Amino acid sequence: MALSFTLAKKQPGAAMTSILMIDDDVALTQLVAEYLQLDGYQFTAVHQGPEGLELAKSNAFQLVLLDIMLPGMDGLTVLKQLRQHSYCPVLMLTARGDEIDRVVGLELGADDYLAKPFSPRELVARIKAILRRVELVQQQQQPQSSSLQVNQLKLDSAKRQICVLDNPLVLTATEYQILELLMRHAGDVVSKEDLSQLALGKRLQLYDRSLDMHISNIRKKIAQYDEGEKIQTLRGLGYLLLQGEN
Amino acid sequence: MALSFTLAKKQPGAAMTSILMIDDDVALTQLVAEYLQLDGYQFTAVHQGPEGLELAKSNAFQLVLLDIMLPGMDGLTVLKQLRQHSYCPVLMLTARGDEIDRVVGLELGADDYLAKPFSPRELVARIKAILRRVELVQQQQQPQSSSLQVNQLKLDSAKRQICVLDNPLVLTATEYQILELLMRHAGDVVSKEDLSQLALGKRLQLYDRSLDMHISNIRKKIAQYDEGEKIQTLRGLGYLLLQGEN
DNA sequence: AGCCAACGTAAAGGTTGTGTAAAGGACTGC
DNA sequence: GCAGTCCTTTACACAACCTTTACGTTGGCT
Repeated sequence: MALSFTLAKKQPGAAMTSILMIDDDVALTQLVAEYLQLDGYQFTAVHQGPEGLELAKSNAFQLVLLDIMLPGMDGLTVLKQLRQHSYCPVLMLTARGDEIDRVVGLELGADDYLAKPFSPRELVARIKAILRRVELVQQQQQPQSSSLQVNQLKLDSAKRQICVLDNPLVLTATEYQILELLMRHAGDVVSKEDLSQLALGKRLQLYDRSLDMHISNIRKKIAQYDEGEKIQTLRGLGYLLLQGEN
Repeated sequence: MALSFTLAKKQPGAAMTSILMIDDDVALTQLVAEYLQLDGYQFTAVHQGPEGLELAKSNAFQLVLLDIMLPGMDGLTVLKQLRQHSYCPVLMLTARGDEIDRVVGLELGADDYLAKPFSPRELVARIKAILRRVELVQQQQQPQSSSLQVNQLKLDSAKRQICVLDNPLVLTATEYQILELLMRHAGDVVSKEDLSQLALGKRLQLYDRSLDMHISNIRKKIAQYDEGEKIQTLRGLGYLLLQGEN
């Protein structure tokens, strides 16, 4: 098979992103291999649970694609054991609409879930979403400038305090995290999915209005001091703190 | 400098497009073989469902023509099983006017549907339409330049924003997608069918004016800032954003 | 010219996502 | 236990959005 045709992607100086796939369907792994390599990913596939677990534990991969139906060792077992050692992101693959596996998988710490059959396009989109979020998290863990100003908002992360026109806001821990995220990405849209995972620590479910409530409460608190400073809503996309051009 | 990129549209020197036909009507497959080979396609025909399924799963073909009435294994079954493994485009062939099969087939993930008897000309047209769209999709999932300028329009896909003469447009998600597509193919006609499938996520139906409305609304929003920047209509073909030659 | 299909678009209709008050839980410290 | 704080869920209203309808216009065709 001719597939040693790797596009030179950008990734400025960074090591190539490596993805491990654990799936007994050899034909499928070959297909995925082609697509991901086209997209500039380093790709490895194994077809046995235990073997995959060992590789995944090595932390040599930035992402693991894990089939739930595996001969020998069940995918959920692999995930559970992997989580003893590593926080490497895992995207679960499973037979169509298997809601139970989905729930269990996410509880065990899978980062996302994709039902077979999937289109390569969708797979790539999910992978990118996960990697982007991981990058956001790592960014967060970096030592960040402890103070930051966006328009009338002033962040002092040492004091864990945000001021509006020099009036300190009384925020709960969650509200603070959300607003800090928005401030650190002022000018960019932050998706509700990302906000939920990073600030609330859980995936956004359908009909989950919790995040909306937090945003609503934050808005109210900000409006106490400044009517002009608004968190913008981008319907279907997320929220955005507009970066003024003063 | 005008970065007038036109990606390799045709197949100049590219690997030949392979088409697989699964149909028990031997005479018909021979007829189709002649036409498609004349048109420069690599053509293979098999007359049994299971055999065809195996070949299709190999992902060696860019398109599968699948008869619904098959001895041994029903065409819909073949499609369903194929979809467990592959997203290879499938054009269903079926007895005249069988609306039920058509609906089921499209739901199972067929890409198009053609009623027997068909003219070779129509078959080739459908095949080309599917292949062209697949190419568009693949292009879409390639890493794309995040910023792009067409005449007075400036695209910033990181911010998901399009500006006219530096005035940011307030676009809905759908409008943004349509305009981005047009911009990325500036100078080329983009068919309504393609726009509908890629931006609206559904096939264009007869009397469906939804896309027209989106175009109309986009035009209005652009015209707020620049009367000269126009989306051209090519009656019966699609829409086009003219690439200026500055 | 006259026909007809394709297109433009205003307005109406239907759907979906969001804003927010209020109630319900979960947790903590006393 | 109980009050207090915080997060989440529920419920309803509303706004934004997408689609459909309806009618007018255009452009290719005979």
